[in-house]
Amino acid sequence: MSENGPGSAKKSTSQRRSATRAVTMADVARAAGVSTQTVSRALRDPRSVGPDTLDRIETAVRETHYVQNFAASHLASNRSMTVAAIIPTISASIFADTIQGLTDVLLPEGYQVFLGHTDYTPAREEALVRSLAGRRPDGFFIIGTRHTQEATEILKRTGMPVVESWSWTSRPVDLLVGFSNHAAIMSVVDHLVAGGYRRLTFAGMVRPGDHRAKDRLKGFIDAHARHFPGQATRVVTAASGAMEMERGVELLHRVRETHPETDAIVFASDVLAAGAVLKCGALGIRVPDDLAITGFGDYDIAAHLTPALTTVAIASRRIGMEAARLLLQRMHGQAVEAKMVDVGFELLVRGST
Amino acid sequence: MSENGPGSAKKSTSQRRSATRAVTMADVARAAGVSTQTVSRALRDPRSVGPDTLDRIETAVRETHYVQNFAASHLASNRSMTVAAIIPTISASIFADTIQGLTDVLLPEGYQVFLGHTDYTPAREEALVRSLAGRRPDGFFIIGTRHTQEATEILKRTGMPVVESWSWTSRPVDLLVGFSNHAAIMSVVDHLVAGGYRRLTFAGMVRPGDHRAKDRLKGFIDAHARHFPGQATRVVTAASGAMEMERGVELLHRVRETHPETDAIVFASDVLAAGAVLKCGALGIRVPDDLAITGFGDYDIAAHLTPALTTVAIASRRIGMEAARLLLQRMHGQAVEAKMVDVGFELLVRGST
DNA sequence: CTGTTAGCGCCTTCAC
DNA sequence: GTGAAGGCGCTAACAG
Repeated sequence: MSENGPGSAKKSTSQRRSATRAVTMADVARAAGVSTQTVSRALRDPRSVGPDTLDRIETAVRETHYVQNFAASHLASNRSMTVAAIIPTISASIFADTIQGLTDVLLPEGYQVFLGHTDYTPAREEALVRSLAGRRPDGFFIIGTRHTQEATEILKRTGMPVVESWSWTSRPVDLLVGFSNHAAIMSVVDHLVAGGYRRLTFAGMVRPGDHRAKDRLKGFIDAHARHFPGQATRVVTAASGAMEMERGVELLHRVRETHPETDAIVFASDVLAAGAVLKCGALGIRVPDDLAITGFGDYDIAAHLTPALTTVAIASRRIGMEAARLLLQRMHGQAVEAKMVDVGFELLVRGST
Repeated sequence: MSENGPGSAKKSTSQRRSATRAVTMADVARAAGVSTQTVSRALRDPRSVGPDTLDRIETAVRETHYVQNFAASHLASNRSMTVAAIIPTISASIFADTIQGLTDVLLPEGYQVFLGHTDYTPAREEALVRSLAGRRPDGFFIIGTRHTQEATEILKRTGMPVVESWSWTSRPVDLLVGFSNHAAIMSVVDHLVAGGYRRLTFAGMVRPGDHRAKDRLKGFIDAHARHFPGQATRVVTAASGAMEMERGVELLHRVRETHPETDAIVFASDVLAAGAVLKCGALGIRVPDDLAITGFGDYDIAAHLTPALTTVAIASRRIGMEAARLLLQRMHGQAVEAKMVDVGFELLVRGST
């Protein structure tokens, strides 16, 4: 963006334009001896122009090193060929798989992805939605189904397809690809109770803006109340800090201090559970004999621990792919197969219970 | 501007425009009783207009639910306020931290990030570069320093700031934030040799397009040759498959079959090393007595294994943040502090060696 | 199959 | 501090 002109720096038409004025479609058209319209057509659909014309245009593009300006294209056609994606966090997160799935499907179709993260902060999510809406994406992908009123308002008003995900609700903004975190944890509790465990404790990170975590906690509380009516619920949570194995170790210690009678810990994430299982190994606590442990997410590590971790598998990558498919259908003006897709979950019973 | 009445259902000028014609700056200007110019100024720098004017404009923005169109802004100003980021893969990768660092710095500055992944395929990288260049980002971030000639050509020609990363080279396209993978592995080998290990084997995934992995392998070979001149180098690699712990388990088995005399395995990634350490635990192989193991990356799990994993820590997140800072300096027209930033690495000696 | 015309919504320049 | 004019690069409509 340097304002000094490398080379001779033409004064150009009138506007500031940076140093070496960029090659435009008009340059290509001139070089090929056709109109810009024909170049435009050739670029979007090569078969829509004559073979020899196409040939001259392709040569001209190569010689001029022309790179199409999508901003102008966007403005003129009212289609940006972009999708905005908003996730809580990128680092070491299972959402990375979802984004991978999303881009795996969208990039080959010519769409590009704007990515932003909220750090589980509703205000930041709203700011992101507002900001990304200014890019006029053709579609919106977002983790979660709870947003600020203003964010929801913006999402609805734009009229573009919106996919919410990783949760379940009967009233999505538009489209939904998710599953019930509540039901998933209930299935874990059912499994533990069926296995003879009676003194269960929930342990997890429950950040204020993380409604998935809240749903899991609520799933535990509800299942516990059903199996052990009247009995107090054991819950240990952390509200801050990074989602790391160290948190799992800390939670393990807190459970053993606060609820020493615990015979099974239901962790809200495999990361935490893995930290706990590894720590148990180091401390000589026998899993599952002394203490059963369950996780959530079926991360890579779950199957490799000793004992292997009982957990709930979520089709993280598939969520992204399904979301992309729904968006594509809408963006192509087709009717969507279903407005709501439940990818479900799968309880994987392994050695830790 | 549009000459049609904004209130009544417009037959619109002529262009297709979707159903509910979007609110434009002209609508806001009309509502506030000022020119679009003033609205434009107020939006970019609130202090550049009178206090009462600002007030009327802000009210008008709120009432009309105006959302600025950045595509138009981009076209008129020749600044897109976007940065393009290209990484090999998003899933379960350490690059996620880098992207997090990048966006952590860029989003608050008003920049938005386009993300694409290449799956370690040069051709896909080139296609992505070409495609993203069409968005006219104000900056480019890319993992790696080796690209196809055409990709390099495009990156250079655009004239925008480009940060390459996660490797080291004396001749970057533009800017560089990285470290020497070669030197990092050499330090691992030096450490092992100093610890008395004599029969080292390298094990890793070395995909055709992954030059970081190749640098690590070369680092091993060079260090090995220095310490054990004339002696054959032991190397076991996998060229395909996902980077998962299971690969580490497989590599462990192959090392034990192919080079049973091995007393230390140098893994190219903590993911692989973790799989191997966990498997050793299950098989009763004592680490480090029977077999020493090292990793790369200092992933969360490294410190939690038993024994804890000796590895090389890379400031993954910091790479993203430094890159963002350099890009910002360039995009703001300032001189960069340094064109090349070596974030280094740190050998973390733990129980596995 | 190809060209002409008229903007898309905003910002830069230059007046006042 | 504010406004008027014109154009950024491309594409939707319509011819022909």
